[in-house]
Amino acid sequence: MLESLFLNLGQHDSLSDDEQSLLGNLMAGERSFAAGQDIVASGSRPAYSTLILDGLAARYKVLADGGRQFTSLQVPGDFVDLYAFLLKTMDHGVIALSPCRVILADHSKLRSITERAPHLTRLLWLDTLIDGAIHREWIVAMGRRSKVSHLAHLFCELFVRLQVVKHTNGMSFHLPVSQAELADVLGLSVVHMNRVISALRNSGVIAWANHTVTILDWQKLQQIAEFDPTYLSMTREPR
Amino acid sequence: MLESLFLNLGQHDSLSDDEQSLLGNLMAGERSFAAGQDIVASGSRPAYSTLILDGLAARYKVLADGGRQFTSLQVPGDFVDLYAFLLKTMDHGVIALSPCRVILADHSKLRSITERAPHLTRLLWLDTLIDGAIHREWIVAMGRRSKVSHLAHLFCELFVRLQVVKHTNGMSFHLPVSQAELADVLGLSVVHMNRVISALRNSGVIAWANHTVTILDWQKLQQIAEFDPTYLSMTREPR
DNA sequence: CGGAGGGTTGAGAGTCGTCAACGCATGTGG
DNA sequence: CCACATGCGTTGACGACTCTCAACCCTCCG
Repeated sequence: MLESLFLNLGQHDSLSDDEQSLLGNLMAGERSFAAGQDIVASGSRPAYSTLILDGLAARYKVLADGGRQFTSLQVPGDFVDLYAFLLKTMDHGVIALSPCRVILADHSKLRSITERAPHLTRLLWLDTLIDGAIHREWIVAMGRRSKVSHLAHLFCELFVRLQVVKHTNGMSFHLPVSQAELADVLGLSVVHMNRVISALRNSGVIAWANHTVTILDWQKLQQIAEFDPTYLSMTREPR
Repeated sequence: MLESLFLNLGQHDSLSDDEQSLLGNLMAGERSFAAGQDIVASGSRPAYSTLILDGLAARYKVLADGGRQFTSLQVPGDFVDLYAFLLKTMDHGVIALSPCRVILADHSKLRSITERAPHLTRLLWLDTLIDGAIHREWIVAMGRRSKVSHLAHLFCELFVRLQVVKHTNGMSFHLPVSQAELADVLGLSVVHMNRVISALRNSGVIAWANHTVTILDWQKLQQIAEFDPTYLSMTREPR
């Protein structure tokens, strides 16, 4: 059941059997959320962190004028709020974009891992660091890429991340979001988001129907996006 | 000499004398960089992490068309590349925006801290988590705030962060950057950056001369920025 | 059959980028 | 001391990008 977590953490360094069982012991209490439901509320102080087993979720903030901005997309095998273990207070919310199955990790148990399993601690720390690296890449995309390039970059990133946890199907992956939700990722209006998507579709590098993205020309998509996966740290080495 | 580090880490939870001496032992090898010099090169695999003692630095990425985007600003007491300890390969560069005095932390020593000092490890981890929280706030600012609001938010954030390490002077702080560099923070052209700055100046909430920002109306600045410092985790509690 | 929720398209206005010019301060060499 | 170059900030004009408002389409579902 924790396969995607093992795939995710294990891609960076090997996980010992002991560590796998520590993780198995850590995760307890499965829950389900419907699309549109909050998995973690902004301002709350959860006593556990949440791992996605299945589904797509996103972190978000809402501004006074009602504008919403997603700050990350979370796929199976991702801890959506591991940092709450130390940050304590959630400064943003986490919403289920599709039906989500999650499992919880008590902060008290996480704390005991930091006391007794330094290598596993470093891997969990690393997981949050990669989160940060993705944030930085998003900042670059928002600040200096064209909107088409930004979208292409997002698709590259999602494809690679989903591939790691075996949630791709050939060159396709499931992306259960509306264009309005995607607009809240790129920081665009719905209308313009639609035009950006059309532009990328018309260039023939991707197809998108039935909530499924198909990459028709990976080479060219990478090129449009200037995608370099270094920031995802997908090399296996001692950490 | 590590006063700003102690102020920075110590604001979140108390640092024991033992931990302070561990940190003192960790940091070794002072270096200086001139404004414009790279402190850490993109693509490198440093064997140490860098703490800023004095000066202003920034993380950045450069795109193929020459466009540059800063992904963070680093002030005294900040680890600019603590994450390199686990990420291994730098996926971006770090540049000194003003003359910088830094001190280094060997990754081997950091590793031994994770093996033997769990609480200090959590505080270092926390430091990188706050980095991530700042990134998320920047993403929101880039995506959904007006440019004036974004700039106001940046000034609020810098003021609060500099206050923690005692680098403010009343309602003023030193900001040794050109408008072109600031444009690379907000993702704007130099010309438009100039107009955004003028707008904020003309609204009478800030003054900016001689590389020094003075907040004339903190209340109104916060309001324009919709600034809520929760994400900076400035409460002291067990971590 | 009617309503609701997406997706798509057009038109007009506001924001932002580019090109170009000018002002001002500093510094350098004659 | 002056002439000139350089770096940075400022301003205007115009075109490109993006937003808002509005309409229309389609599918799904009660």
